[in-house]
Amino acid sequence: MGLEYQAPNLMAALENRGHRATAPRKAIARLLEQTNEGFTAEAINEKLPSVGRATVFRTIKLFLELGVVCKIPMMDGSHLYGLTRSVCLECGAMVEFRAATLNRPPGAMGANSNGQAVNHHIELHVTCDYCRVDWGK
Amino acid sequence: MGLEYQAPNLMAALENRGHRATAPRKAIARLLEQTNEGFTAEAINEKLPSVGRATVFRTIKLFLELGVVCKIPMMDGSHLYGLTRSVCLECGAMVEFRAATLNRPPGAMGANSNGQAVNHHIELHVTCDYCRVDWGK
DNA sequence: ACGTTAGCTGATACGCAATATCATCGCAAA
DNA sequence: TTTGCGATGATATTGCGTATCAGCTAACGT
Repeated sequence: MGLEYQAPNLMAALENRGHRATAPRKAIARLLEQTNEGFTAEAINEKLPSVGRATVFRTIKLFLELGVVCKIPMMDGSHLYGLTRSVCLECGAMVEFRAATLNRPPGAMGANSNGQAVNHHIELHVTCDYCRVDWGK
Repeated sequence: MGLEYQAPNLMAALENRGHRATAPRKAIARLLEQTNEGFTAEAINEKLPSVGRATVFRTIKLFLELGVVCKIPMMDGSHLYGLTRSVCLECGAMVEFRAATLNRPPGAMGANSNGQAVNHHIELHVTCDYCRVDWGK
């Protein structure tokens, strides 16, 4: 039994709230939806040269407010943006987590992955009750 | 059954590795150990005016390398430093998490806390196998 | 105790991510 | 077509963290 996420339609969410469907927004939405990956704002900017830097941040912020995109703070101070998933804060890799895995002692994590069993450490960072974030659903 | 953490002795770890026990380092170590809280570098700098800005960052980095302090990336791009614990990425509050809690559906989280039962969302961010971080223990 | 030296410190400058500002552009309604 | 407001892109600015460097000091040998 894992944690299920429903991938949202970015442009639909945008238009449903009365926002305009412009070319830059479509390009960013397509990029985020087509790839099973999180992007930094700079990566989006590089992949979409026709879209201005400020517009990248504005569009991302809009998607965040609409709750269809999530923002992941990374170790180097930058952020990763993408459809809601579990993300490694260190390397940005998307990792699927199942509740059963979290019930085991930390050492059991390595056995599930294709990496070696190393002496590693797991940290859980969550958005707590007080913040009342309603990003995803 | 919860996740247990052993709070490390910062200065001891430092000296055991041949680093010097200077006044600025002692002050920062005392601050981190005495308070059940994470600090931003700026907060440490404000609470310890006698310690220079660069030294705050250098000392934190040293503690990180020694594995006695952990670094939490926050939503605004800054970082929180403290002894290893579970931290809300949004407000920085220290939250104790138990494995049993993670096994329940997301909605069950609110019932355990002293906040109201709100429609909230939980994200799990972890350092994954590939990174092989050996911060804590 | 004292001098030597490698490690440490603080002041400053710098790089980079993200935001703010503002004139211009363009979609949508009348 | 005209009008109005949302959206865009260029630029300037903020703020966290790092790099540099001359001066200081804790730790060690004599």
